[in-house]
Amino acid sequence: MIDDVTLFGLKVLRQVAATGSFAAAASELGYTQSAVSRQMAALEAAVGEQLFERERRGVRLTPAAEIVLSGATRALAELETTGQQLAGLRDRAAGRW
Amino acid sequence: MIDDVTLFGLKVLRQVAATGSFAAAASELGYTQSAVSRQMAALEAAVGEQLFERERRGVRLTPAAEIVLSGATRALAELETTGQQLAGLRDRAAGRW
DNA sequence: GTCGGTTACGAGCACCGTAATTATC
DNA sequence: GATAATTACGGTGCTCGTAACCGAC
Repeated sequence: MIDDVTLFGLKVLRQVAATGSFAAAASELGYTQSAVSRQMAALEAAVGEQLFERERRGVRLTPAAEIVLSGATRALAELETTGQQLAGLRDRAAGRW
Repeated sequence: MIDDVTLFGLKVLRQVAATGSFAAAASELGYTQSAVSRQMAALEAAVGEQLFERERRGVRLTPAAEIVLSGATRALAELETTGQQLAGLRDRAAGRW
Protein backbone atom coordinates (compact mmCIF):
# COMPACT_ATOMS: atom_id res chain seq x y z
CA MET A 1 0.00 0.00 0.00
CA ILE A 2 1.18 3.51 -0.74
CA ASP A 3 -0.17 5.39 2.23
CA ASP A 4 0.78 8.65 3.87
CA VAL A 5 1.77 10.23 0.61
CA THR A 6 0.57 13.79 0.42
CA LEU A 7 -1.16 15.64 -2.37
CA PHE A 8 1.48 18.31 -2.16
CA GLY A 9 4.19 15.71 -2.55
CA LEU A 10 2.51 14.47 -5.70
CA LYS A 11 2.29 17.98 -7.10
CA VAL A 12 5.97 18.48 -6.39
CA LEU A 13 6.78 15.23 -8.13
CA ARG A 14 4.82 16.36 -11.16
CA GLN A 15 6.80 19.59 -11.26
CA VAL A 16 10.09 17.77 -10.82
CA ALA A 17 9.18 15.51 -13.72
CA ALA A 18 8.26 18.53 -15.81
CA THR A 19 11.43 20.46 -15.11
CA GLY A 20 13.99 17.73 -14.54
CA SER A 21 15.47 19.17 -11.38
CA PHE A 22 14.56 19.88 -7.78
CA ALA A 23 15.89 23.40 -8.07
CA ALA A 24 13.74 24.28 -11.07
CA ALA A 25 10.67 22.67 -9.53
CA ALA A 26 11.25 24.61 -6.33
CA SER A 27 11.56 27.91 -8.14
CA GLU A 28 8.47 27.08 -10.18
CA LEU A 29 6.42 26.24 -7.11
CA GLY A 30 7.68 29.14 -5.03
CA TYR A 31 9.50 26.98 -2.52
CA THR A 32 13.14 26.47 -1.72
CA GLN A 33 15.37 23.72 -3.01
CA SER A 34 15.60 22.17 0.40
CA ALA A 35 11.84 21.96 0.81
CA VAL A 36 11.54 20.11 -2.48
CA SER A 37 14.43 17.84 -1.58
CA ARG A 38 12.78 16.91 1.70
CA GLN A 39 9.38 16.46 0.07
CA MET A 40 10.84 14.04 -2.42
CA ALA A 41 12.78 12.23 0.27
CA ALA A 42 9.51 11.84 2.15
CA LEU A 43 7.80 10.57 -0.97
CA GLU A 44 10.53 8.01 -1.52
CA ALA A 45 10.11 6.89 2.06
CA ALA A 46 6.34 6.64 1.69
CA VAL A 47 6.62 4.70 -1.55
CA GLY A 48 9.47 2.58 -0.23
CA GLU A 49 11.31 2.82 -3.49
CA GLN A 50 14.04 4.96 -4.96
CA LEU A 51 12.46 7.49 -7.25
CA PHE A 52 15.35 9.51 -8.64
CA GLU A 53 18.73 9.02 -10.17
CA ARG A 54 20.78 11.98 -9.08
CA GLU A 55 22.72 13.32 -12.01
CA ARG A 56 24.89 16.26 -12.92
CA ARG A 57 22.12 18.54 -14.09
CA GLY A 58 19.22 17.52 -11.92
CA VAL A 59 17.47 14.18 -11.52
CA ARG A 60 16.08 11.43 -13.72
CA LEU A 61 12.96 9.49 -12.77
CA THR A 62 13.23 5.79 -12.06
CA PRO A 63 10.59 3.36 -13.37
CA ALA A 64 8.98 3.40 -9.94
CA ALA A 65 8.77 7.18 -10.13
CA GLU A 66 7.12 6.97 -13.53
CA ILE A 67 4.46 4.74 -12.06
CA VAL A 68 3.88 7.10 -9.17
CA LEU A 69 3.85 10.05 -11.53
CA SER A 70 1.19 8.61 -13.77
CA GLY A 71 -0.97 7.68 -10.81
CA ALA A 72 -0.47 11.12 -9.35
CA THR A 73 -1.40 12.74 -12.62
CA ARG A 74 -4.62 10.77 -12.82
CA ALA A 75 -5.50 11.41 -9.19
CA LEU A 76 -4.84 15.14 -9.51
CA ALA A 77 -6.88 15.21 -12.70
CA GLU A 78 -9.81 13.71 -10.83
CA LEU A 79 -9.61 16.47 -8.25
CA GLU A 80 -9.34 19.01 -11.02
CA THR A 81 -12.51 17.64 -12.58
CA THR A 82 -14.16 17.73 -9.20
CA GLY A 83 -13.38 21.41 -8.94
CA GLN A 84 -14.99 22.06 -12.29
CA GLN A 85 -18.09 20.11 -11.32
CA LEU A 86 -18.37 22.18 -8.18
CA ALA A 87 -18.10 25.35 -10.23
CA GLY A 88 -20.88 24.03 -12.43
CA LEU A 89 -22.99 23.35 -9.38
CA ARG A 90 -22.47 26.89 -8.18
CA ASP A 91 -23.44 28.29 -11.55
CA ARG A 92 -26.65 26.31 -11.62
CA ALA A 93 -27.43 27.38 -8.09
CA ALA A 94 -27.01 30.99 -9.19
CA GLY A 95 -29.41 30.51 -12.07
CA ARG A 96 -26.73 30.70 -14.76
CA TRP A 97 -27.03 27.89 -17.27
CA MET B 1 -10.15 25.34 -8.06
CA ILE B 2 -10.34 22.98 -5.09
CA ASP B 3 -6.87 23.35 -3.70
CA ASP B 4 -5.36 22.65 -0.32
CA VAL B 5 -7.65 19.75 0.34
CA THR B 6 -5.79 16.91 1.95
CA LEU B 7 -5.83 13.22 1.16
CA PHE B 8 -6.65 12.54 4.78
CA GLY B 9 -9.59 14.89 4.62
CA LEU B 10 -10.91 12.99 1.63
CA LYS B 11 -10.54 9.69 3.42
CA VAL B 12 -12.42 11.09 6.36
CA LEU B 13 -15.17 12.30 4.07
CA ARG B 14 -15.44 8.84 2.59
CA GLN B 15 -15.81 7.36 6.04
CA VAL B 16 -18.37 9.95 7.05
CA ALA B 17 -20.37 9.14 3.95
CA ALA B 18 -20.15 5.45 4.75
CA THR B 19 -21.24 5.78 8.36
CA GLY B 20 -23.50 8.81 8.31
CA SER B 21 -21.97 10.54 11.30
CA PHE B 22 -18.76 12.21 12.40
CA ALA B 23 -18.71 10.18 15.60
CA ALA B 24 -18.94 6.84 13.82
CA ALA B 25 -16.36 7.87 11.25
CA ALA B 26 -14.05 8.98 14.03
CA SER B 27 -14.35 5.72 15.88
CA GLU B 28 -13.86 3.81 12.66
CA LEU B 29 -10.70 5.74 11.80
CA GLY B 30 -9.29 5.71 15.30
CA TYR B 31 -9.63 9.43 15.83
CA THR B 32 -11.78 11.54 18.09
CA GLN B 33 -15.03 13.25 17.19
CA SER B 34 -13.42 16.62 17.40
CA ALA B 35 -10.65 15.71 14.98
CA VAL B 36 -13.19 14.59 12.40
CA SER B 37 -15.29 17.67 12.97
CA ARG B 38 -12.30 19.91 12.38
CA GLN B 39 -11.20 17.94 9.36
CA MET B 40 -14.60 18.32 7.77
CA ALA B 41 -14.75 22.00 8.67
CA ALA B 42 -11.41 22.43 6.93
CA LEU B 43 -12.70 20.51 3.93
CA GLU B 44 -15.75 22.73 3.72
CA ALA B 45 -13.48 25.76 3.88
CA ALA B 46 -11.23 24.38 1.15
CA VAL B 47 -14.17 23.54 -1.07
CA GLY B 48 -15.94 26.78 -0.28
CA GLU B 49 -19.26 25.05 -0.01
CA GLN B 50 -21.40 23.60 2.72
CA LEU B 51 -20.99 19.84 2.69
CA PHE B 52 -23.23 18.60 5.48
CA GLU B 53 -26.71 19.04 6.79
CA ARG B 54 -26.42 18.57 10.51
CA GLU B 55 -29.24 16.37 11.72
CA ARG B 56 -30.37 14.61 14.81
CA ARG B 57 -28.47 11.38 14.24
CA GLY B 58 -25.39 12.54 12.41
CA VAL B 59 -25.03 14.36 9.13
CA ARG B 60 -26.41 14.14 5.61
CA LEU B 61 -24.28 14.96 2.57
CA THR B 62 -25.22 17.93 0.43
CA PRO B 63 -25.05 17.71 -3.38
CA ALA B 64 -21.70 19.48 -3.26
CA ALA B 65 -20.44 16.84 -0.86
CA GLU B 66 -21.60 14.09 -3.20
CA ILE B 67 -19.55 15.63 -5.96
CA VAL B 68 -16.50 15.87 -3.74
CA LEU B 69 -17.05 12.34 -2.50
CA SER B 70 -17.17 10.84 -5.95
CA GLY B 71 -14.08 12.73 -7.01
CA ALA B 72 -12.32 11.67 -3.84
CA THR B 73 -13.28 8.07 -4.44
CA ARG B 74 -11.86 8.13 -7.93
CA ALA B 75 -8.68 9.89 -6.86
CA LEU B 76 -8.10 7.49 -4.00
CA ALA B 77 -8.75 4.56 -6.32
CA GLU B 78 -6.03 5.85 -8.63
CA LEU B 79 -3.58 5.88 -5.76
CA GLU B 80 -4.68 2.43 -4.76
CA THR B 81 -4.00 1.21 -8.28
CA THR B 82 -0.64 2.92 -8.19
CA GLY B 83 0.24 0.98 -5.07
CA GLN B 84 -0.60 -2.28 -6.80
CA GLN B 85 1.48 -1.37 -9.81
CA LEU B 86 4.41 -0.64 -7.54
CA ALA B 87 3.97 -4.01 -5.88
CA GLY B 88 4.01 -5.58 -9.32
CA LEU B 89 7.20 -3.74 -10.14
CA ARG B 90 8.81 -5.03 -6.99
CA ASP B 91 7.77 -8.59 -7.79
CA ARG B 92 9.26 -8.41 -11.25
CA ALA B 93 12.43 -6.91 -9.86
CA ALA B 94 12.65 -9.84 -7.46
CA GLY B 95 12.29 -12.34 -10.30
CA ARG B 96 8.80 -13.42 -9.31
CA TRP B 97 6.41 -13.41 -12.26
C1' DG C 1 33.96 28.73 -8.49
C1' DT C 2 29.30 27.19 -9.94
C1' DC C 3 25.33 24.28 -9.82
C1' DG C 4 22.36 20.98 -7.80
C1' DG C 5 21.07 18.07 -4.01
C1' DT C 6 21.35 17.20 1.12
C1' DT C 7 21.14 18.26 5.99
C1' DA C 8 21.41 20.70 10.82
C1' DC C 9 18.97 24.07 13.13
C1' DG C 10 15.41 27.04 14.73
C1' DA C 11 10.75 28.86 14.24
C1' DG C 12 6.00 28.76 13.07
C1' DC C 13 1.96 26.47 12.45
C1' DA C 14 -1.05 22.46 11.75
C1' DC C 15 -3.43 18.89 14.00
C1' DC C 16 -4.52 16.06 17.66
C1' DG C 17 -6.80 14.84 22.31
C1' DT C 18 -9.14 16.42 26.38
C1' DA C 19 -12.80 18.63 28.08
C1' DA C 20 -16.37 22.00 28.21
C1' DT C 21 -20.46 23.73 25.43
C1' DT C 22 -24.54 23.67 22.62
C1' DA C 23 -28.49 21.60 20.68
C1' DT C 24 -31.75 18.03 19.73
C1' DC C 25 -34.14 14.25 21.16
C1' DG D 1 -30.15 12.18 30.58
C1' DA D 2 -28.22 10.59 25.91
C1' DT D 3 -26.33 11.53 21.53
C1' DA D 4 -23.83 14.25 18.27
C1' DA D 5 -21.42 18.22 16.67
C1' DT D 6 -18.55 22.37 17.82
C1' DT D 7 -14.85 24.86 20.09
C1' DA D 8 -11.18 26.65 23.60
C1' DC D 9 -6.87 25.14 25.22
C1' DG D 10 -2.47 23.04 25.51
C1' DG D 11 1.09 20.17 23.56
C1' DT D 12 3.37 17.54 20.06
C1' DG D 13 5.20 17.15 15.76
C1' DC D 14 5.56 18.40 10.91
C1' DT D 15 7.47 21.38 7.48
C1' DC D 16 9.33 25.38 6.12
C1' DG D 17 13.48 28.76 5.27
C1' DT D 18 18.21 29.84 6.19
C1' DA D 19 22.58 28.44 5.87
C1' DA D 20 26.25 25.30 5.82
C1' DC D 21 27.96 21.28 3.27
C1' DC D 22 29.09 17.82 -0.30
C1' DG D 23 30.04 16.28 -4.89
C1' DA D 24 30.53 16.88 -9.95
C1' DC D 25 31.81 19.69 -13.30
